Amino acid sequence: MPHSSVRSPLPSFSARPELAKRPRGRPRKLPGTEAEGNRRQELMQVAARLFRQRGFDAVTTRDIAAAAGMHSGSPFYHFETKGVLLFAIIQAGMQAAIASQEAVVRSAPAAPVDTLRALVRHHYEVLLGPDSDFIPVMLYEGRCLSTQQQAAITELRKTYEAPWVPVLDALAKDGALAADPALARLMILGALNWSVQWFKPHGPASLSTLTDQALSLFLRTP
Amino acid sequence: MPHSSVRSPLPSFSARPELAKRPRGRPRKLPGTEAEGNRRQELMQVAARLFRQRGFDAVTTRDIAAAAGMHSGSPFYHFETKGVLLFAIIQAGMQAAIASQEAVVRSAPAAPVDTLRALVRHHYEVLLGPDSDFIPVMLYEGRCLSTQQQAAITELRKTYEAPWVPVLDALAKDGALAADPALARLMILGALNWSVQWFKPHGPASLSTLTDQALSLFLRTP
DNA sequence: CCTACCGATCGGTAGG
DNA sequence: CCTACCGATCGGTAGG
Repeated sequence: MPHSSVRSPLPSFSARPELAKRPRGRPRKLPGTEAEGNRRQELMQVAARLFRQRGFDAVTTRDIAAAAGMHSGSPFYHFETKGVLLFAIIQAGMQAAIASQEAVVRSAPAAPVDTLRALVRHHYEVLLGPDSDFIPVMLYEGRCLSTQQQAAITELRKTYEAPWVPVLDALAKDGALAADPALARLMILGALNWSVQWFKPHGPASLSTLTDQALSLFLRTP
Repeated sequence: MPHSSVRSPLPSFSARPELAKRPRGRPRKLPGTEAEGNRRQELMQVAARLFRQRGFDAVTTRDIAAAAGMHSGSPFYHFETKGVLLFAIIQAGMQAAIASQEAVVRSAPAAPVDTLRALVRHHYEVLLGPDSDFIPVMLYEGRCLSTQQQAAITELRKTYEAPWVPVLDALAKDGALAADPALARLMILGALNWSVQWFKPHGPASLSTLTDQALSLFLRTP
């Protein structure tokens, strides 16, 4: 499945009706199919780590191949270009973050303060949690994407930030947030996003501490 | 003066005692000296703008030469390597920012709130003001420096941030700042530094507005 | 996914 | 600061 535009790790047979009609006789496991999905994920993960550490332009496709245990030309079997690999990483990162944020918001208490706390905590998780390199790559390497790719990511970012808007509006109305909600959103997300630059996983501050401190810095709660 | 480690745009004759002793007979203007200082500054400015826009690795020395109206090999007459040029930009940016911040703090009212306001306003100026690309380059391209260069810049950053420490400590003691001062400093500077990512000079918000909004977001003033 | 390879580009240099 | 150039590297490809 080289260069497939299908997002799923497994090929979608329903896209080929004549095959979908054939309930048996099809090999249970197409040769290489599972492995290809795994290798694709693996490439995205090792590439994301390298991109985060050194920057997109400073990482060569040979670096990525070596880190994945492949030879130099092999990444191009899975991704047409280096830029497509970057886009796949960022897109997958945003889609996963949107989904997990949705789940977090759904299960959070209804009070705006609690929702904001859940959003901040989740955002820290996505930025600083173990094996979460995709969003930092988006934040700091997104400009290496083409204009059209950037436009697509901008849409995903809007979706991601959408739940923050009503929460901050409500807090501003309550008097708990003492700034224009739109500017406050940019400033708060900036404060959080910047943590990528200085946070050390084995340092003194936990993600819970960061969340508590951020909330008490930004909000006035009685 | 190719590749001189002297920071001043004019060569320091006092470093060559036998020349310093010769009050006349020395040509008023060494051939090319002034022009060299100007060209060096010019290179730093056009390079900084390009580095900020596209990132260090994505800008070629040919791009820089062309933007400065030179031919491809000429930047190397002024800077040994591309990396040295980046370092010169970041170092000069930090030194200038430290100096101007010092002046701002000295002339600010003594109350901690007012000092913080002056620091925030100055920081926005340095990040978003016209022709100030050097600090954004430090923030977002600093990792392209060598380890030793990074260590030197880290020292300058400590010097830059030093005036923030007692101010935030005092505000925390007053109850105007409701978070650990060290974490608050990282979060506040993060909120400001992130503005580089979204601020539009001709947009609705002025630097004064940003400063006011930031202060009222972070502080509880009676 | 490997092998062997290409064309383009890039940082940097020698000599003037 | 220009001219002419080099060696290395890099993204990407053809064919298997």
